[in-house]
Amino acid sequence: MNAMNIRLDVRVVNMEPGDRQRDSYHHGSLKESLVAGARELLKEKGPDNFSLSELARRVGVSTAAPYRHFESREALLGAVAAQGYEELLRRLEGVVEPGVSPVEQLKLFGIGYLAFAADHPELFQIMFNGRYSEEAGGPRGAAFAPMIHYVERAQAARLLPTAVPSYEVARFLWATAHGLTVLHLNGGFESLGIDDTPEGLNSSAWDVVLGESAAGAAGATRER
Amino acid sequence: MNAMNIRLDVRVVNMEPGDRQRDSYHHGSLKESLVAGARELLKEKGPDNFSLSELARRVGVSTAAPYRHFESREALLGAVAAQGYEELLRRLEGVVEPGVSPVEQLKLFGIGYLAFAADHPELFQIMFNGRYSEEAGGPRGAAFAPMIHYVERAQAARLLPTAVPSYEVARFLWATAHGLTVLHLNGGFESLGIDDTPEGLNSSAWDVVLGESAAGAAGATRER
DNA sequence: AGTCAATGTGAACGCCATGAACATACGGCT
DNA sequence: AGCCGTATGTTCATGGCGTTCACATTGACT
Repeated sequence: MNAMNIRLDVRVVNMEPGDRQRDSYHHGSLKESLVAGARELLKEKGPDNFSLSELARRVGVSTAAPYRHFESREALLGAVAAQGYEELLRRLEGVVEPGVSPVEQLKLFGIGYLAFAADHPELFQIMFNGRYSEEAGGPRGAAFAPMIHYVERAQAARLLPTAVPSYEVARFLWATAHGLTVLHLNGGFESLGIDDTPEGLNSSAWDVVLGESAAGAAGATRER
Repeated sequence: MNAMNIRLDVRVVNMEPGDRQRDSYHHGSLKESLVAGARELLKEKGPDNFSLSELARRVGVSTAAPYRHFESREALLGAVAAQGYEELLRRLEGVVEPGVSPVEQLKLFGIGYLAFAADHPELFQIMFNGRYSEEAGGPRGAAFAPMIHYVERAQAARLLPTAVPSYEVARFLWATAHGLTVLHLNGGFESLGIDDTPEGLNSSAWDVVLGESAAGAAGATRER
């Protein structure tokens, strides 16, 4: 009878960059504002040069205030990472197209993965710098399970090699998506004079394993 | 007549961790000691928690001394990254085996890539955090060129799909190696209950694209 | 011997992360 | 309605950091 009117008041989420004001002594939704502000600040300054003090200043509270909601600066960034994992997961869920072949679906996962990172580089860098494996575990597994599912469907349809266990193929595909994404974000392809747009990267990269070679292997073993 | 007896005195390179002493007012080889010490410190503390002051303390000079050799802390880390690129390049060169098939050679590159990162994680993280693209450009291209070469040889021998340009296949292979490596270093596979050793990762991951499917395609088209 | 440039020192500045003591106000209880 | 505990925010302080500047030392070349 007492834990009944808990309310998640998120009215500060959609604020313009200017309105850092506050009417009362208390902020009202500091925790959410901090995470949201951290994402903005990360986008502006990058993962280094991110300062908790500056964040507090922007949100309009004292530098000590964040410590009422997060144990440390790292914990704050961990919360940002957790939010990133959820959004990535939603993104990958949103890219599922029921009618499509399992191989095509796997391609869509890869493209969605890179697209997410391109849309939210600040999140991606925080998520995968190796410091927030706790926050990662759950959503990572949640994103991995469906990949295994589609790999198995593709293997059953002889569209992918069957000599390698499904989870290893899935791991491999995930690593490829991740590698393409990381190198793209870091500008690893620019210096090579190669098409570095997400479209260019995706257009043929996946054909190497999912299209061309798989089709080739399928051509040899498709019927029976 | 005046730039003739320049000497690179590197006697401090092979010092034991204890002997941070110095006989004279001048250090003698501060620049090299700083880079070497930075690598040690990075290995101990990680890329964050790396402190230029602490490095100076360890090397036995004042906190201002490094600024005689590097413009900033970032420049120092850039030098570390540059050293890492050279070592990675040497490692990949060392993994070339003349008699082997081009596909096998490409596998060796991938395995060497991951092995290098596993041996020098502190270097790898510094190299690929996206901040030192300048230092990266040269060696990156230097490592990329031979990959293209072997891809072309493999394509000529019908061991890899030919519908995709060689540089795109090479880029894809590199991304795969990089993705496997990054996820391995960040513990991305641990939470999935998957074999996360370098051997386990390499054993079958490469077979997906280079072994299984390529062999399958080759089986269909190898002779003529 | 003398001088210049390279290299190292010490002190100082401002920023940062974090902790402690104190202030405010919201929400449940009477 | 009024009280009060606790969540939330503030102020002040501490220690570390990166960086700069004026000064000290020294090796190299004339």
